[in-house]
Amino acid sequence: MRLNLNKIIITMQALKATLQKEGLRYTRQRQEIWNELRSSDEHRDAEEIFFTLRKRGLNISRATVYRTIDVLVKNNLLDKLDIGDGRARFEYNEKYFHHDHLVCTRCGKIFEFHNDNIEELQNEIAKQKNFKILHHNHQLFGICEDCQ
Amino acid sequence: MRLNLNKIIITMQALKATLQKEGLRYTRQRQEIWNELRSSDEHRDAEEIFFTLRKRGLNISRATVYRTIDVLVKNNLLDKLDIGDGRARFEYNEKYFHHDHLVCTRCGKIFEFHNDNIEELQNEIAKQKNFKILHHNHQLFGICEDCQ
DNA sequence: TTATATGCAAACCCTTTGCAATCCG
DNA sequence: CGGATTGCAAAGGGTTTGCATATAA
Repeated sequence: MRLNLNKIIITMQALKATLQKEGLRYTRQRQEIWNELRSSDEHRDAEEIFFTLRKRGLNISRATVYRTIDVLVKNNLLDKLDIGDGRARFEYNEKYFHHDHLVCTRCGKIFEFHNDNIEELQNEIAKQKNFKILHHNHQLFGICEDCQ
Repeated sequence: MRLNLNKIIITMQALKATLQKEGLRYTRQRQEIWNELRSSDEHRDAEEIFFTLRKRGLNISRATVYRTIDVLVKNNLLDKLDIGDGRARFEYNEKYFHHDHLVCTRCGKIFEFHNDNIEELQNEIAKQKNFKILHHNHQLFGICEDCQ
């Protein structure tokens, strides 16, 4: 209980701190979007966040959702995920648990994976080409266990 | 010289064979789109193919370019590449030279890489989760040597 | 001949933008 | 108060679709 509460307080301050750093105001909408994005481990898209908050009675627009998410991604509070269906997904960036994704092309489910060896090999590749990696995309597409 | 000619003939037959398999007709437009896509190693987008063929005097539409590319991708004559800027790139699939990409976020240049260890690790990850890989995306984003 | 393929324009989907009204500090 | 933020609706950009016409087989 206490731990969860702490976590919430900490992440709320992460938002406040980020907004301050960017010279932006702490508004009801930004707060609610950030809370909503952190409320589940799912890979959410903008439309879904918009509708969820709307249904909950909050006065909010798609524009604000997109604008806020943009700030959050740029400041690494959020990871942006592109699975190639033309709709971006977002997930809370836990920072110390980077992961990549397996995407089932039949049911659309998204699974996570992490492999230190791959991360290391990526760094080597970049070093060889004198390329400075900022971030990466790594998705394996296929059929999940349930769908086979 | 003879080798290039052979290569052209072989790949033209690959197109014919694929169309036949799919019960589709061998048309001037499909032939030209396929030729154009194979004419360079660049990572081309649909609009560019459309304009190139138009400028060359061919009567062609965007719709046909998209419809044809679709068939080619589905039949693995072409690889589709999503670098997250909302515009799909396509490249001739040489089949025996699979590779992934480094994308410079400053100048937009795309570099290729291939690493057997990573490929192998991917297979292991999939096997562990009992996931059947069909294809994958792997892009490293960052700043290239020239842009640093 | 006749069903498939095409070009065109309109529709689509997700995302971004301009602007007047609203709100935070 | 005064500029930043918002909601709305319209615009954008890439891609897809409906339909009448053109064309391969």
